[in-house]
Amino acid sequence: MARGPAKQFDPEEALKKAMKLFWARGYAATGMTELQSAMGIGRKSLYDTFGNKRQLFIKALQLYSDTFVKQLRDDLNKEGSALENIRGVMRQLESANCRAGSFGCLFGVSMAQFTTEDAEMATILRGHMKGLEQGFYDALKRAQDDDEISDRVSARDLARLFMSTTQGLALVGRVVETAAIPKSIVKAALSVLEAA
Amino acid sequence: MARGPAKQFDPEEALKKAMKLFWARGYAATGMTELQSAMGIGRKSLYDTFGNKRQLFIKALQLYSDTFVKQLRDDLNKEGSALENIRGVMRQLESANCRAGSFGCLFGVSMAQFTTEDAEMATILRGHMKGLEQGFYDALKRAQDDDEISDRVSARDLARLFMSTTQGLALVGRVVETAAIPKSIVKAALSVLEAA
DNA sequence: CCAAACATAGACCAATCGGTCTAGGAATAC
DNA sequence: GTATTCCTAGACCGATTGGTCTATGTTTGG
Repeated sequence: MARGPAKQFDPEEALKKAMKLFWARGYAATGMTELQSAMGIGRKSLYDTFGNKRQLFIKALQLYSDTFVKQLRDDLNKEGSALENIRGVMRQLESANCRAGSFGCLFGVSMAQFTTEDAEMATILRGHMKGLEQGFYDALKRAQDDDEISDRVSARDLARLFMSTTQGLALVGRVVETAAIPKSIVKAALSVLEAA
Repeated sequence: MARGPAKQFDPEEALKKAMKLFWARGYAATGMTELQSAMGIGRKSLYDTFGNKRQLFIKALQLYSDTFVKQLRDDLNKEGSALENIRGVMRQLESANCRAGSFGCLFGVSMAQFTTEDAEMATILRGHMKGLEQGFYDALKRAQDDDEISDRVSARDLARLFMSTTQGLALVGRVVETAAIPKSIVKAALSVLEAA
């Protein structure tokens, strides 16, 4: 059996390029021709490697989710003060979302384009949200156990608020022109954790 | 000058139908043919009355923003306890966004599809956000003046958090399958207002 | 009553969509 | 060396896109 030459492109690199385009433009508004030239590969290679547009998009979502959630959880679970970790993550999110040309969160963008009717997509999106929520929950729980924050409000509720704020912030950041608004949002969200 | 017969359809009614379709599917994914049949009018009438797809969308956005922001501000500015008004609005938002088949907020959906690069669209979206923020701000300020809530956190910051939460909630609600998550989010957001 | 001005339905258009397929180059197995 | 297998480039496909235009009323002014 003769095996032909190896792929001339790095699939993961190409997927990353596709992800960025989807991120900026959304699913429906991104054309295959556009994707192809951004990825720098041939049409056939694209379909052979990634299936079709939808599957390509799903793979891009998964790549994004994996890297993003992993990063978030690592940051939140760093040793030291859990509360400080949460603060750090939110500040980082704030600055990421008020840079001009910020695209927000690919998942936010995606949630806006699919609904529960699309069962497969909804499952993926829910999984991501669950991942974010859990990341925040673990850190919040630890902060409560260490008496850094009050347990007046349940860690679960707080985790969901932070998850939602993540999405809201990303959305608002796509459109807003000043850094003041993301700053305010993060400041107010962090104030929930203050005081006992 | 002979004036022809009157329109056989109500433009505002047709616009409302278009709005709902955009809301559910997003801008790029909604086709003119689809819009036409949903609006129940002829192709020529559509273009004569609304210009083109983009203008139709902008008019739909404006209709949505006007009704939604007005409703919100009315609810928030009702006489009586400002704090209770805020609570009421958030609870209403919560139940609206955990109904199955919830489409979230048209503006959230729109923010996800356009960015600052599209200056005209960004201006419209910003205007809506500003409207929401101001509605919350007025109520929060009044609640602070009446000593219903602490002024430890500035009313401006809180207003922006609530505005963002509105968007996040709507987005999450599009995808989520249980009422528990929207409930948590609202509960945690309202907890910011508790205690002095 | 007739012509001008409005409306309607839907045929039609070029361009683009997502997706397929063919032609041919390059590396491997024998 | 030759056959086989993988790759890439890009021509090509029917369907659909946003948008226009024609044919045909229908109401109104003079």
